[in-house]
Amino acid sequence: MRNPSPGRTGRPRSAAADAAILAATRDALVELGWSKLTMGDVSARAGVAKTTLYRRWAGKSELVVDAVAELFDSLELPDRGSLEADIEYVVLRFAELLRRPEARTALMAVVSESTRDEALRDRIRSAIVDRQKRLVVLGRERAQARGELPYEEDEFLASRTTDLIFDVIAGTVVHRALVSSEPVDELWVATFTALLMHGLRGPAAA
Amino acid sequence: MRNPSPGRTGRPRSAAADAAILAATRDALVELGWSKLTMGDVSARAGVAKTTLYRRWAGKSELVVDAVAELFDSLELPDRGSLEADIEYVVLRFAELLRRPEARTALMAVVSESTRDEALRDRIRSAIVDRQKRLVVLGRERAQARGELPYEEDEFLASRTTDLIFDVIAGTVVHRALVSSEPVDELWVATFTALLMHGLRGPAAA
DNA sequence: GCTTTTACGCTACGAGCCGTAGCGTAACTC
DNA sequence: GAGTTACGCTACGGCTCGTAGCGTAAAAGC
Repeated sequence: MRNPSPGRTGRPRSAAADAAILAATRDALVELGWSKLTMGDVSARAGVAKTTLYRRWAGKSELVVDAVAELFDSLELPDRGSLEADIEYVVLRFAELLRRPEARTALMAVVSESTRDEALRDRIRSAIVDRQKRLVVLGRERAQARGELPYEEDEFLASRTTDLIFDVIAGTVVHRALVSSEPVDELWVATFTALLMHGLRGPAAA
Repeated sequence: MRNPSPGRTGRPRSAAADAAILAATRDALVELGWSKLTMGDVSARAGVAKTTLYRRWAGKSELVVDAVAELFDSLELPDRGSLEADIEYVVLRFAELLRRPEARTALMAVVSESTRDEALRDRIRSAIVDRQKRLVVLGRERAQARGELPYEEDEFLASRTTDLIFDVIAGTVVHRALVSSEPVDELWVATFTALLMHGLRGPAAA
C-alpha cells in the first residue's frame, strides 16, 4: 500500500477499494490459507481488477501484512490494577487473536518470507511489531508508577529490557499456540505470568 | 518419507536417493528460499525423477520438514556445570542454527502451513518439536541433581513445566531472531538467561 | 467548458509449476 | 526363473503468475 503524495493531480485512489481488498484478503486467508491464496482470487472477491492489486502492492506478502496488521491493531491494554493482571490480560487477548485462522496462517508465513526480503522485514516491523511494542511500554510504565517495577535510569538499558519482555511474551505465546499447538488457557497463562513476574522482579530483589 | 515395512518383497527404496533429496532440498532452500523452492527443482538437483519425490513425500511441506529436522537433530547439550551455563549454551546453539538460511526460511513456513493441516502438525511435532524437548528434560534433570531446581512430585505438573520452559526458550529465541530480527548475542543471552533463572527459582524461594 | 494527469477495468499473453498417468526398465525376494 | 516393487522418463491439462495494451473514469488546473 503505497501512499501517493496526497497533493497530487489526477484521479485519486479509491479508499473503498483498499478496504474491500484488505477485507477480501482476510476472507481468503480464512477459506484458503496462505499457500492457496492467490492474487486473482482476492481481486475477484473484492470486485476489483487484478491489475489494481499489483498497482498498490508488490505481491502477496505485502498485501497480507497490511491485511493482518489491521487485526493486531485491535489489541488494547486497559489498566487491570496490577502488573500481573495486565500481563495475563494481554496474553489472553493475544492468544485469542492467534486463534483466528487468518492470523495463524498469515503471521508465520510472512515472517518466513521476510527472512529473504529486507523490505518485507521492515514492513512487518513498522506495521505489526513496533506497533504492538507500545503495549509493553505502557504496561511497564504503569507498573513503575505502581512501584511494582524499578525505574531504569539508562535509556539504552530500558529499551533493551522492553525488547526482551516483548520477545518473551509474544514469542512464548506464539510458540505455545502455533508450534506446540497447545491451548493458551487461563491455567497456562497464570503459570507463565508467574514465571515472568519472578523473572522481572528477581533482579530487583538482588 | 513413508517407511515401507522392511520385510517386503520387490526392489527396495534407495537410501542414497533419500539422502540426496534431503540434501538437495536444503541447498534449494538456501538458494531459493521456501516460496521459490519447487519439487521439480529439487528433483533435478538430487539427480532423481520428479515422480520419485512424489512417491515418498506428499508435497513440499512434508519434504521440507524432514530436510530441516535433520538440522535440528544436531543440537546437543553437554554438561556445562550449572543450569545457567546449560541454558546459555543451548540458546546460543539454537540461535546459531537459526542463522542458517535454510532453517530460517523453512521453520516458519512449515509452521504456517501446519495451521491448516493436522497431519503436517503431527509430523512437525514428532520430527522436530518433541525431539528437541529432550534437551529441556535433560537440562532440568541435571539441575535437579545439582540441587538448582526442586524435584516436582506430580508427574503431570512436571510435564507442564517442561512444556512451559520449552515454549519460553524456543519461542523467545525464535521471536528475537526472526520477528524482531535482532542479534542473539552473548549479552542478550545473559540477560534472557538471568530472567529465566529468576523465573524458575522464584516459586522455590516462595 | 477543456486539457492534463492519474486510476481503473478488461483482455490477452508467455512462462512456470503443479500433480498424475503411462510405460519400459532395474533391483530385490523366493 | 517368477513375482513384486522402485525408478526414470515423457507428456499432459490445469492453474497462477506478473505484465502489456487499451479504452474509460475521476480528479486538478486553467
